[in-house]
Amino acid sequence: MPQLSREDGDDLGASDELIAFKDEGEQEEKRNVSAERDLDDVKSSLVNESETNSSSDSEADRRPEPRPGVVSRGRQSQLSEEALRKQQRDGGVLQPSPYVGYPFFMFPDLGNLCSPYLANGALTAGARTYLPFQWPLLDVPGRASVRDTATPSHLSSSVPIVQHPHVSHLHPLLSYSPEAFSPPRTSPGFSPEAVVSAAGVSRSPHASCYPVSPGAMPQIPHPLGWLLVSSSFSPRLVPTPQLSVPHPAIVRTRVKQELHSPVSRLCPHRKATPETKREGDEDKKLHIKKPLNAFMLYMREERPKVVAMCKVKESSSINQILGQRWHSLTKDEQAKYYELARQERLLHSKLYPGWSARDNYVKNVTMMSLLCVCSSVAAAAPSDNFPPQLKRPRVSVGAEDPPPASSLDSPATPTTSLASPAAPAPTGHTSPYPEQLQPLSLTTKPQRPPLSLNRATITTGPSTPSSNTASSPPQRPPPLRSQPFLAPPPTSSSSHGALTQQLRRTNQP
DNA sequence: AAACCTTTGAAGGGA
DNA sequence: TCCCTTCAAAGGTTT
Repeated sequence: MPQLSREDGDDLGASDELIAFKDEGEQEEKRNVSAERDLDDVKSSLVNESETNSSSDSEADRRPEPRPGVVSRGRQSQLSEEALRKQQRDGGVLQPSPYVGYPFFMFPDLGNLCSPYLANGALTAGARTYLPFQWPLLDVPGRASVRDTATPSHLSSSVPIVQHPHVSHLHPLLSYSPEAFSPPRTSPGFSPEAVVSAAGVSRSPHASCYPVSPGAMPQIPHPLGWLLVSSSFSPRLVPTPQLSVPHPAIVRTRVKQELHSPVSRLCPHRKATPETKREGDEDKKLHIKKPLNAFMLYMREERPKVVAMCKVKESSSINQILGQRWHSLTKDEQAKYYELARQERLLHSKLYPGWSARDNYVKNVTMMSLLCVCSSVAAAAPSDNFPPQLKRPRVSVGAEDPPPASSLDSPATPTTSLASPAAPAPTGHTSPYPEQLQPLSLTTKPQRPPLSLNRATITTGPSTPSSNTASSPPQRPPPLRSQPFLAPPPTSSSSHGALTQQLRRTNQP
């Protein structure tokens, strides 16, 4: 099995290197250009199809698809270099990002003062950010770093900052970091043309290294480029693709490695220099987190009090107490947090018009789709193509046994997700937003038994015995208005969504 | 080192 | 419409 034989067994699939990702100017062997474009075509088509399959219709509507269709893809390899560049300029890497510049939310009237939004809340074309995460990487004159131009010089600090009635609660929102999101207008010497000239090539060597809005994803090399550019993945090049498709277990392992690596094979041309490490840090900042809901805002405010009162630091225990206290709140008290959460969502939607909570794991969905494609091919391949130890793959990614390759054909049950790891927030900064954006990570959610011991040890009230069977999920009792610290019946995390929705219908605050 | 645990609410997708 | 899944925060615990 030549495709699985690696000199360094640890670097599985490493030989499927990404020559196509090299700068075109560095292409020394002319004879490879055509082949690489073919590979790009295959890769692009696969990415496109994957994106199409994994993206919702609403997302497709929301994010115009600038890529040429499948029909034109086959002709791309025949386009001249100039035509390719033009194509990329028109709808490629430089497609405006939906991420909006940070400073705008600081002003009292988003609609009148320097607002990048149209009346309907849409972002004006001129206010859209041209991949701000590219800036520190591009040698644009007058822009030494993101930090230098994060705050517009013409927007002095004397401009009044929003004074929210619950400033303390909205403090997280006021901490949207300018380091990660900078408006294009803040850079005097900046223009899209400058980016084009600075990038020099149709595909910026760095642009692909950063998470971008899904609308721009089709223009960047796919995170699974190391897989898709596999020299034999294209049936045009090798008539027996099943012989070179990595095993699903290998794919999963590689996906995890890629997502955890600050300098990963997503950008194979990048060396592990301090600069690229810095870029990796900036990469982590570009993960837009979900706005906090009412309970999260409540937890953030009440956690220190509970910790001080109960002398317990374990968050799982604290959260149980907070959950009970949450239900003990009056509707008016809860309404305060619901209103705060509503404003958080509103502000978040204005800051990131194109953002969707789905974006935080859509990359994983995409990869799972690709994994399914690979698994389909792998399943069709003779089992002898895999080494004995991989015939029944076991991956340390999750606690569950990975399903057989054939079962991976169904993309409806992805077992992994993109989640932000529970890294502690930097001291003194409580914002969940860009300044402490966590790196993307591939996590699994294996079902584990609840910590009944913890629940028993922390609850001060009588526990409600109930059976947690799959056939009859426990009914959450009505809010314990006058029974603080009364332990609710155990609920599994998988069913809490249904329970909360049921509660929402009956007990909407 | 990284995932897990634990809570509620919001959002999105599938049936 | 309903149900299910995921992710937000937090930090100790577990793997």
